[in-house]
Amino acid sequence: MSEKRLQEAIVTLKDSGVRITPQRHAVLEFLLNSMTHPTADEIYKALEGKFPNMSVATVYNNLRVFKDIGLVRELTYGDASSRFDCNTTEHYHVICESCGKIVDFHYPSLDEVESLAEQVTGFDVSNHRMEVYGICSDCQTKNAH
Amino acid sequence: MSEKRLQEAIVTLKDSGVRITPQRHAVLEFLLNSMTHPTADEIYKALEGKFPNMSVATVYNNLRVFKDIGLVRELTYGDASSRFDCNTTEHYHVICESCGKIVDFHYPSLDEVESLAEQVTGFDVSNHRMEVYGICSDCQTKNAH
DNA sequence: ACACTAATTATAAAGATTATTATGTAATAA
DNA sequence: TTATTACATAATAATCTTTATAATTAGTGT
Repeated sequence: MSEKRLQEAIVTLKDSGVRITPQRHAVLEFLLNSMTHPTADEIYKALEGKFPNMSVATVYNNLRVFKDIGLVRELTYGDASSRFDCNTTEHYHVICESCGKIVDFHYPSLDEVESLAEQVTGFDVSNHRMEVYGICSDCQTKNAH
Repeated sequence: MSEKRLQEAIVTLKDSGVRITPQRHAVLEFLLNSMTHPTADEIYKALEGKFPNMSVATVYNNLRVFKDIGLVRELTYGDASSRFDCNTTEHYHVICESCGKIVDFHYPSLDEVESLAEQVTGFDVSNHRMEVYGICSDCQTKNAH
């Protein structure tokens, strides 16, 4: 299933004049197959075996390329490193304050918030982001002890 | 008007057993008087004249103290440093993607989002955050040239 | 004023990300 | 096919924000 998305992503890249290198392909594939939202370092570590010579900078470079083209989104949170999300359909995130897990959840887009903000502030609004914070069920049971 | 808030904040600090040092007082006062949401470095630079010997660590230490007590909130955004907000009443932020300016705006709290997320994901939800992104009116006129 | 404890300073260290530079590789044109 | 050009990579250094450490200084209650 994600095979199809991979092919589509590669077409998108090629149309943008981006070369498909082995490393680039691997980073993209890993991102598309991962249901979690990995950090750059997690991607780096995961591909270390297949590409022992790969540099961290390469991961960052490729993530930037994907981001510029719109294939992935960068999620930035407080004290930790950025996470990368290849699910470009509209959705929000629920984040566990205990273990850092990120779970997708769907909710009708908050368009009215955007238009209100536009009226009140005079901004030309382009998008918004929202996250819900809490404790995931795993950590709830763990903490019960 | 912010004089009153400053006094209240100092009382809150004392009640928590926190000493009021000159540096601490200055950081707090600067935060309460600033309508922008300064970064730790901006606070540091602003107080450099008055406290030539002050260390950056002191700013961070004090911000952490204020945060732990609930006097300020830490706002963390993408590629830049954290910003600190002493307005603890419920409100959201509109952020300029061009100059980084942050403007407060009020909107009824999205409680239903929280409860839906709770049902769908099994999380024990505690709070949420939302920001709207766009171009502020200043930058709109600038870019018109 | 004294003693106790916390706060400050200065510095080092950590961690994430970006910049640099030289080398390598893929695409294109002659 | 070869030369040329532009883009990618790797390795490393540098930067930037934030935290940790250790020694010194300074508030606060008695």
